[in-house]
Amino acid sequence: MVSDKQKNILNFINIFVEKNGYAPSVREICTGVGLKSTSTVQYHIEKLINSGYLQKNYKKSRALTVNSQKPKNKIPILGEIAAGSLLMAEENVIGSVNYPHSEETTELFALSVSGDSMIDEGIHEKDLVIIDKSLQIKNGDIGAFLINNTEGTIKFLRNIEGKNYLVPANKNYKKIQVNENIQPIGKVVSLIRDM
Amino acid sequence: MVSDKQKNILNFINIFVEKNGYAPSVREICTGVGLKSTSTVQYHIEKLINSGYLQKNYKKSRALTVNSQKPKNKIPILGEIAAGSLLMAEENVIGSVNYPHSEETTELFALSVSGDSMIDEGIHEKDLVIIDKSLQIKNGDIGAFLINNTEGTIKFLRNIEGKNYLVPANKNYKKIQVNENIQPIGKVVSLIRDM
DNA sequence: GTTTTATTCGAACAAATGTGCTAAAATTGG
DNA sequence: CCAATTTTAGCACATTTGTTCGAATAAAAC
Repeated sequence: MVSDKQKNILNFINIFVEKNGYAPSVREICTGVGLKSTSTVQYHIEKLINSGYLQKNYKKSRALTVNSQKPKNKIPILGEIAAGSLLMAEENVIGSVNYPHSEETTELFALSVSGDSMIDEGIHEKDLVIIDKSLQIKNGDIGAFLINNTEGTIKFLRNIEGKNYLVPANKNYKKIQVNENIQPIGKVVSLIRDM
Repeated sequence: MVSDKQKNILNFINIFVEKNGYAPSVREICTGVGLKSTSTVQYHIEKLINSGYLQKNYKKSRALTVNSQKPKNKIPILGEIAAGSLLMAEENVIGSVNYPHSEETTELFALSVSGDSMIDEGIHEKDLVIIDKSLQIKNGDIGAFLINNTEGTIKFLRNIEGKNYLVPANKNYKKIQVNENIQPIGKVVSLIRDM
């Protein structure tokens, strides 16, 4: 869809913006990528815009903006146990945390840990766990689960003799067999603790 | 140093950039802040530059850049136990991690945890701890210490009967009395674990 | 080989934009 | 009130910059 020259130009713009804080002019792109005509650059820019890589503002100088593939780091923090369900509804979002991730995985959110059922795994109350809703929880993983559509919890998922259990990391708690009242939310991929 | 109008202009530029992805022209600032002369804006811009709030590129359009007060999130990760000392020398930096912090505290760095001496506190091997060198380690805090100028370690600092000890969170290890071979690096302020 | 498409160039134009200058108005300090 | 300083305005000018048009060249398709 986009030729090498166009990728070249896009790359040049990206580097230029990174370095200077503002976009290059058409003529700066010219010399930057080794073209002699402004209209040639114009031609490629239009292609890049049609392909969705760039945006432009008619007749305004240096008004190019790159549709960033950059990771957006802000992900929402949901209430520790959102009533009803852990939907990412506005009213359940209690904050946001910076966490690096690529754009493909927009299925991340953070959950504040309540209780000490995972204490032996070093997951404490008030810790923030990052959950990827797009990742399936496999045997041995730590995952976030929703019980009875009301209670959110973090547990190991373990397959014992063909049956799935939510297994806490705390001897004072018992494992729970997975049933229809337990639905997986996503895999816990990271943990953040502020002290 | 800067007048209200100048703050007004700076603010307008910030919002404009945030919204459009590129800086406003002098005339756009004019109408944006309610001034009728470009030279007036020019006048204020120069003030802002002299005060260090802005940067400009001579004769280039929309080439204003705001000297961002925004937090920079990248902080260096040092090797788990950097030989010699935990100086933030280039050669010791093995990566970087995104971590939100304000610009005042540039004394942050991350350290990969080795060993299990803090396992009972839920600090595991391979965890990343964020250390603030500007924060003094007080009694009861978890801090990073440098032993014999060679070994870095994470421990509780506890004052017992008037003497300071590095106290591990693991029964298999003994506490160490603080002596001249132990120097504090900084307070552990956060923990990040990727799974 | 011929046609089609993609790419490049050159030049000229109009608009956008930064700049410089002078002077008036507003504000401040005494 | 007067002087000094700050702020604002208006206008003209030179450059920068985006845009347009036509044509030449290169590459790809047939």
